[in-house]
Amino acid sequence: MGDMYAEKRDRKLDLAAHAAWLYYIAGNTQEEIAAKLNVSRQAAQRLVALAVSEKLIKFRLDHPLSHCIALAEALRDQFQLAMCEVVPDPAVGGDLYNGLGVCAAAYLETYLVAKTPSILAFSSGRTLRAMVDQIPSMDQPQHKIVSIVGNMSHYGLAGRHEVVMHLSDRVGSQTYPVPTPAVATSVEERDLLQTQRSFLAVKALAEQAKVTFVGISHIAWNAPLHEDGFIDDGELTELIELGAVGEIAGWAFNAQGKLLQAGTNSRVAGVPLQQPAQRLIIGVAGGLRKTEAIRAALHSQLISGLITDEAAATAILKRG
Amino acid sequence: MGDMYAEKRDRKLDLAAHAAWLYYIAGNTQEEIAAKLNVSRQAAQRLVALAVSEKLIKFRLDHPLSHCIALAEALRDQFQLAMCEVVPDPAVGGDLYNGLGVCAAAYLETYLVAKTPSILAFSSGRTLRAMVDQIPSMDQPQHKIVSIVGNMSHYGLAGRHEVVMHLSDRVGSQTYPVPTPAVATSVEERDLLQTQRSFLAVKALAEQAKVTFVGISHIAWNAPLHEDGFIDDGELTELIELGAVGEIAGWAFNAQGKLLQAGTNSRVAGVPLQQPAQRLIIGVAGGLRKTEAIRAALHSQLISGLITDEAAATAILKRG
DNA sequence: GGCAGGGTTGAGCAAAAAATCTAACTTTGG
DNA sequence: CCAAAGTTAGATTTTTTGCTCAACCCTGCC
Repeated sequence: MGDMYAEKRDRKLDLAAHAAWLYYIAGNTQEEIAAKLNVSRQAAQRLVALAVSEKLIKFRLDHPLSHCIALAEALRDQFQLAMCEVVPDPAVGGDLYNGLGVCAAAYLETYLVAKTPSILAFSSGRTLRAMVDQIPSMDQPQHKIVSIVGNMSHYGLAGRHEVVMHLSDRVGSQTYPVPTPAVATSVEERDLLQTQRSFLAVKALAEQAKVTFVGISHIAWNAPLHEDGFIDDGELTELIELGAVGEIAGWAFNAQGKLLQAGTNSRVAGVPLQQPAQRLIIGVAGGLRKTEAIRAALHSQLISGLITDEAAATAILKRG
Repeated sequence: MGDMYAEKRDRKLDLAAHAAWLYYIAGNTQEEIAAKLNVSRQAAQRLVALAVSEKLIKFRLDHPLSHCIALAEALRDQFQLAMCEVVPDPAVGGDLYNGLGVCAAAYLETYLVAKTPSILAFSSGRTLRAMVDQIPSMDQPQHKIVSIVGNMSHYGLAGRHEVVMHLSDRVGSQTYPVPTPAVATSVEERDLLQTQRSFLAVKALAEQAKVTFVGISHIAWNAPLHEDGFIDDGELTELIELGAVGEIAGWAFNAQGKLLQAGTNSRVAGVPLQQPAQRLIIGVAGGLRKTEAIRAALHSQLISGLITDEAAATAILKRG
């Protein structure tokens, strides 16, 4: 008689399957199901719930982005992000920056099109530049666009991947650039720059920004910070020796995501980063090379949002 | 610029896919989805609905009975049945009557276990007998069990597949058999039998029955009606010539399901069938041989419920 | 046979989702 | 360039769903 129970349970599962069929496939309401299977309404409810919990009914998302969505949600959960988007890997030979740029631009646009004035802050870099390049012309003078990072190299050149001026060209908002080197030559110079009235104004604005978009770079001999001349060979060597794996807006951090207290960090001329991030700071970065840097930034909550690509997302999740 | 629209639509579908993922796979509420995708709550609702209507999200029922459930619902829709159940094909060498019997018994039991007195009516036959054999003993004297068909052959023998007495043995209800031949030898005899007080009582009860279970047989040289001696060779020949394809409770009908006005039908000694059925009349029958008969009965609404097997259900639906 | 405990059931209620209605916007034809 | 029609987004109402709680029933145990 032991299988009396098993049989009863099977009967119930059959009924649950039927209820789930009617609910999800035939689109009946629970009341209709109750009538058809003649049980009470809440019995029908329980049957549907049972079918779901017993995995009798399976949901399958049939969409090219389904994998990316799953990755994004996994990242969001794991690192308690306010937002996360994962773009698909580019077609072979395709441009990664393009995909990230389109996605980040779509997100940025939701802020730009709003009629209520917002303060939007940005660091610089190739990825953010790709984002700005995707923004169509529009007339939104009500916003304030703020840079959180100096954009001149040691040699006084404007950085190649300037962001805020290009963005303001397109949207016509007021712009607050930081006309200083990213990294000052000395602590004294940095202190001097940071007492300038214009810098203080920018800093105050940046600290009220509704959203801040930042690039995330890795630190190595092919690091953008070095390639673009913001730091020299010696400074880079020092950062590497201090254990830096990544950098956001010029601020270097180690594998744990902890901001270094030495090296160029004592001379960065931009708006300081808060750790953990107190407001919406969206990191935009992708590519396997940056995996370590992104992971570190996520772990230590330097960023509270992330737009990345499938490859990096997969790699980040693989080792948590 | 023609693909502006396509692109916009794609963006929306991506978002819909994301919303559907969050809703069905991650189990978020629409409000949570709205927050995560930052759209309004009802926009999230629309996105989920869009994903469903665009078939981005697929539901798959992973259960042995899923095919049967789909068949049952298709039959129910097509013939406006009050209920329909389809049992799986038996394993090779398995017994069809057993599967049908178990399923029909489970359904009948829901009536038997009720505490409020019901009138339940039955025809006879091998399939219904298999059903009754599955009913466990119980004590439910409040019900009335009524036969709608005479159960003696021409020769005075009790039919082999007697139903109501066996059922009443098990459930202890009051029983109202029809102690006459299924088919009288003449119209006069039929008329005489039908004026008996006992028959009139049975008829009155049967017409109030909460549910009536009937078998459905085919008409051919291996027809049960003939094999069991209820009609003789000549009568069978006549029925076949009149176009009979099936029979319910002794009443023969043609391929359109129309009850014949001639042949043995003028001498059937049971309770008349109403066409279309005015109350819940559940046909219990399966097997490919009976396909034609079941289809006819469904078409002309001789029955308002059906319990059948996968093979017959598939065959019936194939030609509507 | 009675009683304790686990598990089910159904009613009512709160939350969620769908439908309906309204306003704004976009596109198209004049 | 304007106006009208159609479309879309948001507010409100209605329906549906999920959940809690008390009652119940069945089972197993004494």
